[in-house]
Amino acid sequence: MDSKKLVVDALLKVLPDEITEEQVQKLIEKPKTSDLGDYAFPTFILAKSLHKAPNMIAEDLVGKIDQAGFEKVVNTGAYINFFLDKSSFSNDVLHAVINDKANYGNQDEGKGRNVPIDMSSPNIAKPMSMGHLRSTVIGNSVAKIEKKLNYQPIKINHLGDWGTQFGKLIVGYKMWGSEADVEADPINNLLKYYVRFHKEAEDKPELDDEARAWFKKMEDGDEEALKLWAWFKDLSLKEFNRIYARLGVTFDHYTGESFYNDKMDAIVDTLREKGLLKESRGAEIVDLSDHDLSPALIRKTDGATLYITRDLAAAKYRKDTFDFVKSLYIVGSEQSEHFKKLKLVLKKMGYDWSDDITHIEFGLITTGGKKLSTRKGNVILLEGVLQDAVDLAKKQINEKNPDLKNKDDVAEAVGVGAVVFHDLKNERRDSFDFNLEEVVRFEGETGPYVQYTNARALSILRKAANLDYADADDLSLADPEAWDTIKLLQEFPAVIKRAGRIYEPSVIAKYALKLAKSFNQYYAHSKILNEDAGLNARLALVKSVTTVLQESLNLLGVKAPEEM
RNA sequence: GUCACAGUGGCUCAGUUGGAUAGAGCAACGGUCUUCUAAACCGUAGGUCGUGAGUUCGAAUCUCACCUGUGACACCA
Repeated sequence: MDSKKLVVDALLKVLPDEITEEQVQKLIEKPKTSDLGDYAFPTFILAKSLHKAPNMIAEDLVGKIDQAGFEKVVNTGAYINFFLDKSSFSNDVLHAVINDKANYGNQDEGKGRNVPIDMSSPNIAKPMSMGHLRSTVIGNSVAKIEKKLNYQPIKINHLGDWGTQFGKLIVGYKMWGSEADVEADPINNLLKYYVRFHKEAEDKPELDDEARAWFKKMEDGDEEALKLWAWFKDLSLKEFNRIYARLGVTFDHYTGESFYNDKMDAIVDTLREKGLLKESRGAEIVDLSDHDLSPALIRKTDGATLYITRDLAAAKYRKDTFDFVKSLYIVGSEQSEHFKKLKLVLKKMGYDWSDDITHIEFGLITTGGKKLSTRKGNVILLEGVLQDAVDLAKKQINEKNPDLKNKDDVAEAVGVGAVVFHDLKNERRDSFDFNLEEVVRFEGETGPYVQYTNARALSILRKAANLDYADADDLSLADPEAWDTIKLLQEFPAVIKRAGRIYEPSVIAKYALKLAKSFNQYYAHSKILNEDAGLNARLALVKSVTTVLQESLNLLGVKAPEEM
């Protein structure tokens, strides 16, 4: 079913010998619109060697090309345009999707090998903000894409459950908090202490010293400090899990930073043995000036560890435990230097697998052009956004489809889907300013648009439930109205590959929008349930579109309600 | 200051490996529900692709310089 090969072969027969198959492969392009054919070959590069104008060359070659197997081959100016045979092409594509179902587009690139994915990683005792949404949904989608390529993703929630921040929290709690307040509304009250701490520490720097001291106690195993810490953590996880459930995200491990607490000495020892550790200004560092980077701080002046120390331990642990082929980190791009350092230090330690680590970075969400900061108290709470979106979806359902069953479930799927899709539809590196109206929009290039397209298509299939189009031998569909949709269906496997190669869920989101739009155009102009010779093929097309739309949404972590 | 990333219609963004008149969505204006869900479809209007050079038959795409924005730059993560 390799239609491009058909074109390449036809060209090779008539092109001068010095042009290789590889060159032809590279030169062939897909025209922007179907009226210029399905493949095109530009003849400019032949002009010099043949001493002829490109459009003359194109005209010449068209005369020589064997047109068998094509609908037609023509030239437009300097281009040779190939039009595929719609009947056989559609027959092949539709059979492939109907047979493979949700497995359509699966690949075996990963051969079942392990790929740990460091994702979500919210900080204990802080509410989940829109910022955490990004790491969570990108990670979730990347994991699904990896799985489709037959890697074995291992989703790790690298909780921010260790560090000086807990010293601050303990200080704040002891000064202004009470057990009753925390139990009543854990995250919000803990957040209050944290924000107040930062405010007061501006005038009273001794508070920072106190906080550092408490964290040092945690590292030294102090009972009171650890008891408070465990309590904060437990309460936080309960709230996080409620949100993860709404997003449909699960994890294989919740090994946060604290998990590596007892693995830190080994890493520091190794660094020392390899002569990488140096003392500088009272702290222990790995010098990276040979790479124009500031040093990696391994131990603070007071002996406590830092972010990178824990990440070194985590990287090593993951290699030892999972024997990964690649190890992914879904973390904001503001930390790109951290990962550069992390990989470098591992490399200096002699670990070649440092090269298999990839930082999958994403852009910042800002509000009013400013970075979200828990410390300063300007956060956009994820749960609030989800609820706003779901409420709006419910309102729309009541207006547009008041008789719908299980309205609440559908509203949840549509509202949450809109938020998740919005986050994934643009390149992950792009930063965007938060705008509620835009995030919960249901029209145009949105998640609900894709969901709605799928729901309408399913509605047609319900009306044709008594027909066995799926078993029909002939699924050829020469209808030009359906052509773009059929070609898009055929592209799906290549889309998966590309999304996987560059770790970009947006590639799939964009594809889903394109497919939905193309199908909506077809739907608006053609009557599908007509009793004529093309009925089986049309129904197979509708069925294939629902299969691929649903799988696309699934890969993005968005639900596909059957009715809405 | 150094490094990284970005700059495409009023707004938000597409644009594999350079290719045919730069595409969508929102917002604006106009049209389409007695027929498979109008969260849809069709049309109109709107762009010197940050600026200036260079490479090329051909540049939004590659190179260089500059401008603007954002982020990172040792005891936070």
